[in-house]
Amino acid sequence: MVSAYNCDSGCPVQNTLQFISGKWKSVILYHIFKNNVLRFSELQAKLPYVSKRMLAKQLSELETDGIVAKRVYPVIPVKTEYRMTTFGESLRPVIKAIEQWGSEHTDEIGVLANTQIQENH
Amino acid sequence: MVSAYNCDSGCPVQNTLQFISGKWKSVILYHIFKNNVLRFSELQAKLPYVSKRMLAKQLSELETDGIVAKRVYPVIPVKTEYRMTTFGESLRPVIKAIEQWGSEHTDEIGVLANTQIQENH
DNA sequence: CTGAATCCACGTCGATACTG
DNA sequence: CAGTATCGACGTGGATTCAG
Repeated sequence: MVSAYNCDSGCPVQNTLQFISGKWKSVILYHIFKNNVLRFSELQAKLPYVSKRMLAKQLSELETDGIVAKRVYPVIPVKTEYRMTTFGESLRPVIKAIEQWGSEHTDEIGVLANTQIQENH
Repeated sequence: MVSAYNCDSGCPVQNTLQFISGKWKSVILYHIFKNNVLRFSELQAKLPYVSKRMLAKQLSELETDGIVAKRVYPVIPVKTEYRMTTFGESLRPVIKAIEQWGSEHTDEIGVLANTQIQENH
């Protein structure tokens, strides 16, 4: 399985999603954009609801996709840093747009929170 | 289960994702934005890789989230149309940013396509 | 034509324990 | 500290069938 199924789907939107979909990727990128550099534990602190397993996996995918760069310091205990690559930097406008919409519409969020959609078995 | 777990997560990016994550939602929105109005079958044609079941489900979620509006014509056979609501319209810049990145980076896509990441059991 | 319902194989993800 | 390995419960989504 390729990390993000990277291939030209013919649809520009789909092409972008191949990189930033994945449950928490956009949020991770958002935080790295905001802080430039983040350690693994710092990301964990900023995303308390994301399990360590998931965080590691998403970061690893972002890394093999060339979006973030991991820098490991061979000290004890180990210290790692994550930052955007040049390629990853190009995603800033996308994350920015997502962030902006989110902050402009906090009031509209939650008003529909009672609608129920189940997929019962 | 709420359709998109709509609630203020405190993170603007996360708030947006609650609406447009979901495997195919962004692509669906992209096509509706581009065509203003689309029938169910037209969306199916534009998204051949999405099963009818999934398309219906994603559309239903977008509808209960107040992003798209469904209009049903009581003719036989039934005819339905999907279009953006005013609320949904506000997402246009977000989809636009995603689309733009995708079309600007078609060349960078696929070059890493051989990296393998497995989650074997 | 537009869905909803059912079945079922498969993937995903949290919890836990372990390594360097 | 920063991951990886394993397990097990759960969710997801395709195929198919049914209905208005």
